[in-house]
Amino acid sequence: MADGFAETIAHVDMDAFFVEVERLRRPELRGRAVLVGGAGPRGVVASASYEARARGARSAMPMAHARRLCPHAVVVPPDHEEYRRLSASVFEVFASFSPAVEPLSVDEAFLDISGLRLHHPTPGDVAASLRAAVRTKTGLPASVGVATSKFVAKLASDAAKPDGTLVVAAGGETAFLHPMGVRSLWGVGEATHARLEELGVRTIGDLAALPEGTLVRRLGPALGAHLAALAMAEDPRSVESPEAARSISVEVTYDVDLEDAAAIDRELLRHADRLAGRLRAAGVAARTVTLKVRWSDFTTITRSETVESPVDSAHELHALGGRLFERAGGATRPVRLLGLGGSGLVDGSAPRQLDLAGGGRWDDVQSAVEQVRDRFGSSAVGPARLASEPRRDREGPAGR
DNA sequence: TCTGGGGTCCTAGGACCC
DNA sequence: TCTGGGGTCCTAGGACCC
Repeated sequence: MADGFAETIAHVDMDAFFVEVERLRRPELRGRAVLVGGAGPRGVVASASYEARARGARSAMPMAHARRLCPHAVVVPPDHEEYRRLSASVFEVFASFSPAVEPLSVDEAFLDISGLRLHHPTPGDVAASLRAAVRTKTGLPASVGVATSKFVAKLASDAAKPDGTLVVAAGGETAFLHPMGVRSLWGVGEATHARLEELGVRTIGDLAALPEGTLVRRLGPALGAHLAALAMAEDPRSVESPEAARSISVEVTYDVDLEDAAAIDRELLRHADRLAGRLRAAGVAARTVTLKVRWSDFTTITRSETVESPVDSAHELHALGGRLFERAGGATRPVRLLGLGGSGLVDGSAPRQLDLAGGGRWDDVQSAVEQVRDRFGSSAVGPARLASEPRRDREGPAGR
């Protein structure tokens, strides 16, 4: 092709992002095994350095297990605010390369690089420039995969890690995919992997050889058809700009299970207060409120309620949360986790019905609270009942 | 080894309406 | 009369991703 290249989708993935951000401000962590994650008794690994991965540590692994594998690792509590700050810099670099950037998380994105055909001789050249620009601006390493479709580009960046580039040439997709294990496909987790194994499917090539009907019967219409297409390297999805969030939620796992009703209610109030703040910050209100409870035996349930008039105040969210908790059985068993979320999000500035039971002016109270927080910080004002009570979740200087 | 927190999407059943 | 089909909304649970 005289005027450029056919591989027009890049997937950029930061290498061990949280760990590398910590190394920017703590250079002594370079070359060492580092585990970023919760340091409490129920913490898990959010990001492991490659030195730690070499000893078997992985993200999502219980921290206690990872520490046993790497006794000399430095454990660092996560600082999400700092990660968001660096993420913004990284995305500024992406935006300087392409107008079409689709974020997947704080540390990865798809870029449509078709417009760069005229300025770069090869997709590999684009990828190299991208990685160099990210490194120059932020000091952070990234890996880049380039291909004709999104999911091949994503698998390519994975294969390129760490700090590398991989271009899968047009026409070479199935040769690249078919030897790989099915588990590397997007949408194949533990449960689907087990089902596929029962069908004798181990590699993506095995999957491609299976009739689509078999997959649909076994995995359902959506997943079955999706995986059948991916196995043949068919993925027509284009790079899209991000849509508005569909749900917003907060949840906390307690170091020690909550047992008494008063403590649980206080935590529900804290959740309601945080959730209200985030809904307001996003300029939305929720039609559906969902309570999540994980009991001490790890069984997890949800109870939800859809209301006529969308809610975004701590007062209303707390009242709903309390009702839902009663519906879940109340304080009869120790509680390991409490979560509260809003979905069915609508424009928060849209006119809403007043709560005639007397809560109608809570909107005004909430607005005043937020103004104070804007000026004096988030801990400046809050529900009185939270002021003097001890916090039940983890404390620490580097907490979120 | 005893399992975080923030999300997305899918499935399935029941209510309700035409 | 004991029997419909489809669409939409709600609820609950689960798989999956980073």
